[in-house]
Amino acid sequence: MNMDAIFKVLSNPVRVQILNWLKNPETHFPPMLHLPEEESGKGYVCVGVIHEKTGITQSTVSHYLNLMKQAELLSCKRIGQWTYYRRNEETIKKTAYYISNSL
Amino acid sequence: MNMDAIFKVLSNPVRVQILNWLKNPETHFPPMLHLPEEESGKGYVCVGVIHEKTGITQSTVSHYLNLMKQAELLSCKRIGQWTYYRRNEETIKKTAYYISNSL
DNA sequence: TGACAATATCGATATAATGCGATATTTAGA
DNA sequence: TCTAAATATCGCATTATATCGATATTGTCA
Repeated sequence: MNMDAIFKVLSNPVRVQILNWLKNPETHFPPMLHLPEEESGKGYVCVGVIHEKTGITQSTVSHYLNLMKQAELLSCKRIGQWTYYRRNEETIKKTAYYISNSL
Repeated sequence: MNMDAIFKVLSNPVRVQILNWLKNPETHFPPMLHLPEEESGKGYVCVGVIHEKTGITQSTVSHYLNLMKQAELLSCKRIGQWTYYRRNEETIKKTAYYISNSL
């Protein structure tokens, strides 16, 4: 766990917002029509719809998602021409735990 | 609670370290000889000893402590020519709570 | 294979954070 | 009131982050 990287991610409000939206993808994003059956319901959302919702450029969103992935706050899966990201609850839980106990 | 400011503070390892040291001041710092009786045991540590322990310059330490105070992760009290800082457990608790519940 | 859609990467520039040395401020005490 | 100690602030150079537009890459399908 790279706490530094995690806190850097969290020090930007748009990134925190994305993390929040991904908590309830169904309520914040349209259905992922191209996602195969066996991956649905796992919280995966493709880059494009995140991009549209944020209002910032595609390149910046892509960069953000990559930062969040490197901090292991998100994981991703490429399927066809889409890259789907979802929350990594494990890391989020551990971060809260770290603050509660080790800070 | 300005979460942005809090996470910015936490994204620097020296500042996190300071926060940690202040968790157990007795084990990490010498006794505060000039601190009046009624303030002892409250976790107050003066800037000078924090400065010595970090190994970075006095001006940088002072700046860091101020950032941490503005984020309400620390509070401080000036007594005589010394400024004593201590943890603000309330904010730290709320930060953990925020991550657990709102992130 | 050629065109297109989705995403990632590159290069550039503006803004912010890091961390220093020098100086100012505040307070205590002779 | 002069001096010294503790801390805060200022100005600066360096490095990191934010964010964009342009381009490259990857994958789909006619």
